[in-house]
Amino acid sequence: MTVEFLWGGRARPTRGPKPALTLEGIADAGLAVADAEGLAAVSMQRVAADLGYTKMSLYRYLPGKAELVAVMVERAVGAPPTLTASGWRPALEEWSRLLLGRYLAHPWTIEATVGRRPLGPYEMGWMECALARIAELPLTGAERLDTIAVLAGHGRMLAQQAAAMVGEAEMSAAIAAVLREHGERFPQLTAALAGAAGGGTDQAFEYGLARILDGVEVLIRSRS
Amino acid sequence: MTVEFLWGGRARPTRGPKPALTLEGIADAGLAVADAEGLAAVSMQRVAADLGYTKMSLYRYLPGKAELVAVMVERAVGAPPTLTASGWRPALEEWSRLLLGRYLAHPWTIEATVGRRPLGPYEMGWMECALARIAELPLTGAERLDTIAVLAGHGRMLAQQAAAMVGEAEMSAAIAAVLREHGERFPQLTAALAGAAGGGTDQAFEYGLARILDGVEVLIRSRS
DNA sequence: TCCGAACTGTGTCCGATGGAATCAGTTATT
DNA sequence: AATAACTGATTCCATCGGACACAGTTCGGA
Repeated sequence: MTVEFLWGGRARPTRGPKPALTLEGIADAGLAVADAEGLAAVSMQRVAADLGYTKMSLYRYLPGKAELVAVMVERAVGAPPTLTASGWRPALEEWSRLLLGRYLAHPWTIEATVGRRPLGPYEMGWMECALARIAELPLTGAERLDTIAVLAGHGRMLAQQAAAMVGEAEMSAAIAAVLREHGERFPQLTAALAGAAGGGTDQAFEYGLARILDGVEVLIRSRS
Repeated sequence: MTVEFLWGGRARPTRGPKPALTLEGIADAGLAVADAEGLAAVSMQRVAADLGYTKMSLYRYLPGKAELVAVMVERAVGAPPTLTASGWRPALEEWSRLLLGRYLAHPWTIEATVGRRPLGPYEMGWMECALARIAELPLTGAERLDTIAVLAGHGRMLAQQAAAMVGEAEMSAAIAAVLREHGERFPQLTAALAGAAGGGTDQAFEYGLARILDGVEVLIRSRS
């Protein structure tokens, strides 16, 4: 399946004609399509056509479309970073912001990673590098995992939110249009939106990040 | 588009034959298919066949598949609850747990709600009922919105996680299988998983919920 | 009372999708 | 040189969402 494909080393066979394509080249072509026109525009035909080959040629390098998307995701999230901040909290903040940056650079990764799927080496590497910075905290293994899961989920949610509305203005516009007609049914929502003068995605992200890490800090202090 | 369809009242015409189907019946048929076999199994043909009609009949009630899914989502999340807990924190906890319950009851709603899409009346009702319980807190409108967004995102993430791995055991098994071969590359992950004796989805959810609300509490206390 | 307008569900057709099977041509090993 | 392995292309298929025209049904206005 996909998991062996992501993790297993693909041995280059020696006989036969030289392959004209590479797995990385195919994935990059698909990645370019997804970046430019969204994940829905990524089809075997489209990717092959962009490379100047026929659709079925790709199946010499990939078992199916699921594997193509999996490799695209791996290349989109990219190699895990080296965190420069010192201290667990600045490190987690840096990690979260970098992860959000990757999501924002390739918004389609979010819809490509819903549902059950195997994790690739890069994705595990991201987890690893975050866990390394909180290993010494007085938290259990499950708590450490859950902490970075909450942070990753927060980043995902904001990236999705940012991708869904081109700059919060559209969101306000769409919601405001509905509220203009049915506003009386949602007084609290109307009031909250009226007081929210378009802070933007960054502000929403930083707010949630600060709340989560404040909560972690409360837990840590209660144990020391 | 979809937004008028979700919000606009559909006037029942008086002339012509009596409609044999209803929008709600169609949506419920699709919902049953999605619950049983996943969102991918929901096609116009499939839903129509389950109802004993042909595919094109559905287009008399729905402009397209996007609207079908939107109505399915609305019926899946259901009417917003009446929160019984008193105090802003217990109320938000109750709200989050109820939302998680809806997600877990219909896991496909998560993949059905990625990307840009209009919110339905029920979804806005959920936001409204949570906002009503934190209206009196010393938070700005944007902060109130961001707070429930973080909570909703946390619930979404955990529901997705729970759906992707049938009970955390599969997750541990899948990851453990990979780690058995490449474990030396991920020492922190290995250690954290070894110490995580399968707490389960509930425990992970409660952990994140407590951290987020602790963080909100810190902010509130700093302002009073 | 009748006739036309509005509405119903159905059948046919289309382009695009992911993928299986097959085929002719190319290349390294024996 | 011969063989086995591999390449990319061609053809074919089921399924998808949806456009369109069609025959049958029902109500409102004359």
